[in-house]
Amino acid sequence: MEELPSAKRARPVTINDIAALTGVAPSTVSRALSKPGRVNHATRERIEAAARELNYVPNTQARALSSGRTGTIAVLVSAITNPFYFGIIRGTQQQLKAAGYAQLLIDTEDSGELEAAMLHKMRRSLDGAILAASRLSDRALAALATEIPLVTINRNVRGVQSVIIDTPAGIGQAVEHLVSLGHRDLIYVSGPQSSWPNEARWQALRSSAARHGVQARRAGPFPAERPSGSAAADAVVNTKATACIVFNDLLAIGMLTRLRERGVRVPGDISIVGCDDIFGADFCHPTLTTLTAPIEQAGRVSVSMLLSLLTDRLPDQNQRRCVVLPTHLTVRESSGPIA
Amino acid sequence: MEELPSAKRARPVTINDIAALTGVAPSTVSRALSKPGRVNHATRERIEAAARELNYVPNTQARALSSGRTGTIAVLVSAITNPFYFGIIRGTQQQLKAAGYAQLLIDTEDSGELEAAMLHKMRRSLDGAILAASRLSDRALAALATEIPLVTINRNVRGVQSVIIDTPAGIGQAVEHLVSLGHRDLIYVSGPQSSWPNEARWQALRSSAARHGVQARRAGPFPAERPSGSAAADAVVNTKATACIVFNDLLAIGMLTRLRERGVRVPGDISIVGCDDIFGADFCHPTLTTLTAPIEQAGRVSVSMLLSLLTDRLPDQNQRRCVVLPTHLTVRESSGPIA
DNA sequence: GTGAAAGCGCTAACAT
DNA sequence: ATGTTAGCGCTTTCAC
Repeated sequence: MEELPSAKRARPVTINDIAALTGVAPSTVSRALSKPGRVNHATRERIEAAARELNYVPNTQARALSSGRTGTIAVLVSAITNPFYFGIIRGTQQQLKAAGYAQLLIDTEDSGELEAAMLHKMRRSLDGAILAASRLSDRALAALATEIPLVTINRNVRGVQSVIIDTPAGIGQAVEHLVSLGHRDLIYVSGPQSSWPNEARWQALRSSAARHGVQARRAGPFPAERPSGSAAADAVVNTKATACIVFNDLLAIGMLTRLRERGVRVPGDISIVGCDDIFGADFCHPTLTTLTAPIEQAGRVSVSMLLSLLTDRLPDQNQRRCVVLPTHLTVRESSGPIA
Repeated sequence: MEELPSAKRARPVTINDIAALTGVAPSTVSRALSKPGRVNHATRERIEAAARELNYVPNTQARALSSGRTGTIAVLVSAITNPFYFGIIRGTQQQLKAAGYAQLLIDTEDSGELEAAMLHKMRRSLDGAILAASRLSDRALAALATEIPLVTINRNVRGVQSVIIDTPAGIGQAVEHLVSLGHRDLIYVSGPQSSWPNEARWQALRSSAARHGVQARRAGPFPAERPSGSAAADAVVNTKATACIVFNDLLAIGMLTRLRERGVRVPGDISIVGCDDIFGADFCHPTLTTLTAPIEQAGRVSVSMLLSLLTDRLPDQNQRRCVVLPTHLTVRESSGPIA
């Protein structure tokens, strides 16, 4: 057909070519290349030499078809533009590459249906998946986990391995910080209701406030996006409260912008504390006091868990692991003493 | 509908199951599902109904093995943590999903070798690739383009389709802006030398400055990362210049932080103009005057080009397309009149 | 329009 | 330790 004179685009090299060249059976080549040790050292050397000489590149599709293992892991995030996921993506990418896996990035657009559909559709071409912000119900998640190896981040469901960033514990630190600055009325600026951490953070704030004998109220819910910060800011101003803890930094940064527009001073009039410590929290204006989360580490750990799940093939479903990662308060300019 | 408890992890449904159920040959099922129109309307309906009933999910590996098409496209970025790529990733993701492709995200860690190695290794499991920041030589790129369909972003090489964000043209606007504010000595804060746009931006600045009869000098090169902003800021201060244009916003934001630490006023003492208008440019302090680039659009366009390349199978290598996307200056707080 | 048959490249039992 | 033999699930000639 397209036999170019230079013989470009030639038929790709296969293990059969290597077998022919070295005089062994294709299966031996396969073994030598994929499970060294189960083959004579000398022949293995020859095979590897031949492979190098022919510039052999294994066909992952064929390998996947017969072995069932695809060598790719999906990472699902709810909105790729949320800088929170940078850290996750970076962490998973690192570990996956080190382990020889490819990373398939999927944006679920904050939709549980899309999430489930994608996972179901791709389940045969994945070795596993990491759900960085699942919007699925507990039931749906547990069901999916039987179809495909799963690790969730910030989502605690029976029967599903998970990495939890313990922001709720950090909330305690934040409350203490604010109370010691004289604040007696704390607002929680709520994120999406479908978000599991959102609820956990609010509960943590409430019980922590109760312990300190201060008032805790709630505003929202708001989408966890910067533009929603305007509405959130206005809502908080209406409450007359002097301090708030915001679902995440993205929303908090949006609030900062709006408050500045309105001439509300931060922290003079209102103190603001965010969650996560994302890219931007340290250079926005004023810089943001926030709960620093080990995001990248969460990504790395989630991959480790998933990989060990793949190799160990633990038959016991109940042998579920849940790793909890601590957070800590990073005080910057957006929080201060009550006026 | 849902699988029975006993029938967990059952053998996945294949076209053979559908064939058996509908009483046609597997090949007919294959045709009906992948190229409708080449099959009788009635039988096709039956097949589709059966597929739905059995909850059939095609095996992409097997499909890829026999057809050669994998349905996945790689997007290579030089550093996943650079917010510039958010837009790219988002843009490509959108279009790819719409076209039914999966997106494989690869971080090349700013290394040309890694980039080439990855592409070579995965070339059989990809239908094509988008290089958002290639560090490869022109020769290497042209060579790779014969192995696998390629579209580059911000990289102009013969024989390779590309999307160019015309920041150099925008540089002209930035220079006019600065000159009209009274600046007569402009510094270009250089990014990585291996970056193609870096050179293009410097040349644009130089010729534009010449046209206006003002001085143009160069500082750096610096890695395009926020921490490098400190060194860059110090270097610029040393030049005694009153204004600079910075390779990208990430570096510019880093400079802002350092200048603030040092008590250098922006724009009072130095005006700063960035490039790209990334996440953060509008809420850093002071907010950053920058060349706004249609990043997400670049991602979308690159996918369109790649897909048409795949379908059209243009036999003429010379029929290369290069789409140029305009940029514009967005004036914010970091640039002002000379003191 | 549909069926039969031959692989795609590799791995995984079984033999030896 | 190595060779033999079947497939994995699908697409794709080539007949009919």
